[in-house]
Amino acid sequence: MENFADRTYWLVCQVPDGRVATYGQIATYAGSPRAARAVGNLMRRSLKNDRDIPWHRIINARGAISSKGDTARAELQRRLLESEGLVFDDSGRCDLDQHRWEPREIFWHD
DNA sequence: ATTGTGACGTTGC
DNA sequence: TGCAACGCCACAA
Repeated sequence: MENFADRTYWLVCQVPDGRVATYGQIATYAGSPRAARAVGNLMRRSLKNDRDIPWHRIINARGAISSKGDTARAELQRRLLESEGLVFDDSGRCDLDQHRWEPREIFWHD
């Protein structure tokens, strides 16, 4: 838990089935409100690093899936989310107000 | 150790 | 709705 990356991975693992969180949310809770893009990078790398984290539950602030250039993964992400019960509208967005995950009791206690 | 660059975003105009 | 600027992290050189 000493660096941003570890906190990010830990937070992502706290997101349960059927819920989603935004890059900005994770960045904020990890201690860097402006590091949303860095979270995106970590998610990408998490696949390559064989991390056991629900990377697919992290989407952008609009409730849509961001997969710059990687359509295959975008479709996989959407399938995974739909298999967990999420519904995407015609514009490829889901209802964040209804599915957004909110941490309840998170204490860092160093 | 220092610097430069890119990235699955977010915000404001 | 669309676009540009911004800022932060990780990695490569």
